[in-house]
Amino acid sequence: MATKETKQRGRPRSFDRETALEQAVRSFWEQGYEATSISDLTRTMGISAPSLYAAFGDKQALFREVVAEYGRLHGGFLDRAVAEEPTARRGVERALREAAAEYTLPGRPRGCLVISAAQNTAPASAEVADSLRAMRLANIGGIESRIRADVASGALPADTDAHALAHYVGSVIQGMSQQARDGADRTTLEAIAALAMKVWPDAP
Amino acid sequence: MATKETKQRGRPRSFDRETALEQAVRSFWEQGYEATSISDLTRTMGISAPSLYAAFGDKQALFREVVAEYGRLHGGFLDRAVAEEPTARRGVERALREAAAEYTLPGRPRGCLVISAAQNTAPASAEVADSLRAMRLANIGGIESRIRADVASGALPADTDAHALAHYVGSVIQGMSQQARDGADRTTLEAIAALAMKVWPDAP
DNA sequence: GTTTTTCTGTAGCGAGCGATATATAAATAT
DNA sequence: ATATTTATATATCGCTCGCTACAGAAAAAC
Repeated sequence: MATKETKQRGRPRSFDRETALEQAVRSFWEQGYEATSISDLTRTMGISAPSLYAAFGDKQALFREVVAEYGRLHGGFLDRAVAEEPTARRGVERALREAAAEYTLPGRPRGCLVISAAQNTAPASAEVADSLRAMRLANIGGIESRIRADVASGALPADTDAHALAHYVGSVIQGMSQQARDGADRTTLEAIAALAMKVWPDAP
Repeated sequence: MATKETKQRGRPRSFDRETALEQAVRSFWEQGYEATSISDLTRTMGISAPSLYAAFGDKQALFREVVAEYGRLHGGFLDRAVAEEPTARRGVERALREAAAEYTLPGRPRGCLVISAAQNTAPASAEVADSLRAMRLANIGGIESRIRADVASGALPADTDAHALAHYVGSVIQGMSQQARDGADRTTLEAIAALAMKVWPDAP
């Protein structure tokens, strides 16, 4: 393929797309999908509505980019922890510990965008709600697979209920996100995470 | 005081107020505060907008009645369990078990209205969001008090972290509500509840 | 230069929002 | 019967929603 590197014709964009996208992440993260209006977005992104639509498409397309950007910058710790640690236990332990920190970092919205941004949506936003729900289910499925792998390898007892344990972890993480949104501080979330790990089965 | 029992003058109401309120509970429970429009309500309640406003005041006043009715009919199990059982442990154990059942009962919305109905609200609904948040915090505070009472009476070890344990329980309950909304069945929630109780400290 | 392409600013679209003015209907009070 | 009171039905109100038409501005292509 030819590496085309010709200058882009026409009037250049007067704002930084990445910066604007980050502001959109913040708005959606704070207020959720439906409660964030185009008017909110144009204000926080510092651009006009036509510029927003030209650069990002409609609200739903912008939100799709926002979710991807959120995953890249903030939400990837769960996948990373589960993938990088040598056991399910250490992966989940690390993920919970990191969640306590991530969900309460000062200077940015609290909790998890994937968990909270598309709850209570009107039927018109069902597509968005379904996509985030699918991500949550995929996350729990990933934990469950990791647990099953450890059961198979003998790192976890043979009678471990992988389905229940994975959903328990998902439940705690989602609960921690809401606690963070309700004002719980990092210390409290870390205590929750530490308590939650007491459930983990001992290695056989 | 005189027991006035005179007949009410004027044209009588043509709908049953309680039945209409129950339909409003269902709508708000399903879709949340903001995503439920007056148009949704008039349709599900089977009355016209002026009748709704005459009988219940504005949307926010109706929602206040809805929350009270929800607590009376569906959401009271946590308080009851903690108040009626002889120990914090048994109270929480029962509350978690009942939550698994309540949150997945067929034929009605899933999860907990207090937990889910006012997330992701626009600034205009801050008052509603704050009131439900206050109820959540009060619920956790109630659990914490019950735990402290057991620590004082010797039913729990003296070094029990009541704050952390109460927030852990709150986290699990809120996580279970979201899991229910995401489709988890009663069996899964009961397994989560059973796992969660493994954290509970042994009696000294 | 002129043309072409792309972005920006203003202004406003149709639709739905929460809420209500007005007129009529249906009950009791006198 | 007539007056009074309350509820309902119709038809909106002003506002914000997501979104876009249109004209002017700013760049590269020629």
